Amino acid sequence: MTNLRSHSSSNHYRLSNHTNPILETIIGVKKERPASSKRSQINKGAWTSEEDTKLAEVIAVHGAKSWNTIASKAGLKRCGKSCRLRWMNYLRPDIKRGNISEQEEDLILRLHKLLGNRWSLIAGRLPGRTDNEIKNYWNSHLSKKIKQKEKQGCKDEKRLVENGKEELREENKCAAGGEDSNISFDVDEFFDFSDEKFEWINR
DNA sequence: AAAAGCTGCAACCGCGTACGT
DNA sequence: TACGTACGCGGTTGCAGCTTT
Repeated sequence: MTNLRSHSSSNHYRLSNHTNPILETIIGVKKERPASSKRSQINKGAWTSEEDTKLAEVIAVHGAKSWNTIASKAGLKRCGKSCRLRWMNYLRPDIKRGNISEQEEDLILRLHKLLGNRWSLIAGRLPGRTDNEIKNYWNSHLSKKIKQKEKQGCKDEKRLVENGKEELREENKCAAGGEDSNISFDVDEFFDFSDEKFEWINR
């Protein structure tokens, strides 16, 4: 795919401490970066703190809807789509960033087993978490964990077969299985689907 | 100390769906 | 009903920072 994003390294800023960027702007922690190329009508690439502030201000007044209108009202050379993404994944005040707890991780694993890559649905069950964050966390942490588990499971299985412990092997099959394995379980053991977010499942 | 390789994650794109006219 | 636009989602990319050699 042709990448249209800005490639300038100086154009990129990073936040490793996972704090609210608006707050960082206020307290002056956030690193600044030069504005994107003047050649382009629409800015792409990393957001500046200035852009963040403008966007937050406009959303505070007009609400988080009509993203193209918000983009133009804020005077940002960004498309509505980009503004929406920035708000949803980064600027929202109720957002929780980093430090995914064991309980959350466990919930993500269970939900993923149940729903697959339906990141927005999974995020819907984790207050303050975004689909993007969960997707990233899955791809960088959990998928590896699962692979390791699978590997370990295969080793265990081999050992058991070698030992001729067929009964144990059958029991462990499920535990060693991958995400695509046909695990049978009672959905109700996992979640309460009375929640309106899961209306479609109930249907 | 420097280079190479790896990791995490912000932000992009394309596509499907919802909504308005 | 048909069409255009906006929105939301999942997949993917690529850079900064970290780790290893």
